[in-house]
Amino acid sequence: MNNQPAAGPSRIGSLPSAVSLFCATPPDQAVPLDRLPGMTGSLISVARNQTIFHDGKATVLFYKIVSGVVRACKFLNDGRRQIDAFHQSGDIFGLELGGVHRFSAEAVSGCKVIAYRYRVLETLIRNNEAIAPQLTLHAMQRVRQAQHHAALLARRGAVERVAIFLADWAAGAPDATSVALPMSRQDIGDYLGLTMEAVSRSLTQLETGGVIALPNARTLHVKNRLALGAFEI
Amino acid sequence: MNNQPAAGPSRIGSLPSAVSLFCATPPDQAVPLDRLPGMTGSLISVARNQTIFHDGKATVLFYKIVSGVVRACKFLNDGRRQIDAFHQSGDIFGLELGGVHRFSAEAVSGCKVIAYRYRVLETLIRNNEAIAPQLTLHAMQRVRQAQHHAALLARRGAVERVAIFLADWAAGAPDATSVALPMSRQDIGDYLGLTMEAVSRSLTQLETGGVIALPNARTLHVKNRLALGAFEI
DNA sequence: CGTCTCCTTGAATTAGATCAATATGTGTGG
DNA sequence: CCACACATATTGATCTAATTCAAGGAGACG
Repeated sequence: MNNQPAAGPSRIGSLPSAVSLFCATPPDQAVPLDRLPGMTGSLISVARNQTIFHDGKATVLFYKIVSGVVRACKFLNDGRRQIDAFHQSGDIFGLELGGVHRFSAEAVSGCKVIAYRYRVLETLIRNNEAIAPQLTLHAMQRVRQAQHHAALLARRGAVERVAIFLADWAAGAPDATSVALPMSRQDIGDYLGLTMEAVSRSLTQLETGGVIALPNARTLHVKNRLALGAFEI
Repeated sequence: MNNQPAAGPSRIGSLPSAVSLFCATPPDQAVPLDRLPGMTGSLISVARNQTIFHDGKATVLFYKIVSGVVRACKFLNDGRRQIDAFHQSGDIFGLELGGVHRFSAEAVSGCKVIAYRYRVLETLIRNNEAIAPQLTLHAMQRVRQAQHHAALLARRGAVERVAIFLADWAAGAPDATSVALPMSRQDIGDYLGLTMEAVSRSLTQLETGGVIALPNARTLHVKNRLALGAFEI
């Protein structure tokens, strides 16, 4: 989905410019960061629950997911864990401002990721490649996602939160009716600001209501897309 | 604070590039968007509670605050209001992806804002001015703010939320000990995902605990900065 | 088959919401 | 300047939803 070839010459100057960022139709035809000349990275396999980088560490590498799911999380001083986002195939993560990571990145499932050096990106920018518009696009998309997350957490009931999470997750899956849930109930809870018990109860409630089915704990069937989406923001 | 002159020639090509975005020290020396040649806007006065633009409307103008406070908010179908951010002097707001505003902007207090046309920005980008790095910076800063907001809302008690909000707000004020609170308790509640009663009770609790003083409802004195900051993320 | 991890369900507790009353403050007109 | 009305804030009492604590169930894997 993220891999459509950039129609046209690989010459950067002729890319769709950042102008289109602010127009009605977002530029899906933007060349992904890793398709730019000079932008090469190394493929890395990451085992389930392995940490890719730690909160607070200097930003040397950023990543693009080839397969698997990664959680961006933060540990509060009292031990609570806060999950900021689940990243999927095609997503870039670890690209942050100010030289220091503000989240830990951990593999939810076994993952393959490509690691890129910040220095290469900096060189590209310095050489005036038209990469900045794509960085802006990337950042603005993350703004939207973070705002969505904040809106999800404010003044919504447990069932509502879980329903919105499931709808969002299903929307990002290839087969929207049968969806894998690679993350644990605890993960979902830490993302939604709920205990895993509350997540479990909400799932049961949605299942009882005929909105979803859970053939097993990690597989979701969306039975009533409309009812699920009704919770949406 | 946002108005230090760009040391050096006004020629754009010699600006600190986006490279520095990803370095340890964020580029405070970046030229503000409105200092770029060709980037002129019109000064507008906005009365208290007046709407500057509505959620869902096409993006024609974006704004920079000269004075006053603006809230970015959203109304849910059930009437609940969600405040995404309070913007202050120097902040840019209304610059969004995809041609449509995703929040309403309303004046919390009487405001003066400068309105800029999206079209001017697009022209600047098309003419290859080095504006893209600044857009990226702007967007990445908003990412951080939105992530902070989400973290604030997840699994934190009412007092904790209010304390973090106050600490954040005081940090952005010129005199950090005596701070004006231009927004209502309801505004704070809609930002923190709490009822205004819960906000009021939390404030009382913080005052009783000697952490803050409230000489009147809209004035905050930070008595114990450390205790207030202890709630911080 | 047993063990381990993850998930679900139950019962008790608590924090915040809701409903309701009172208080503070601000501006207006007498 | 005072009295009144209106908006905003605080406080109180009850109720509800989610947490916490605790037990039992379902798979995965050696």
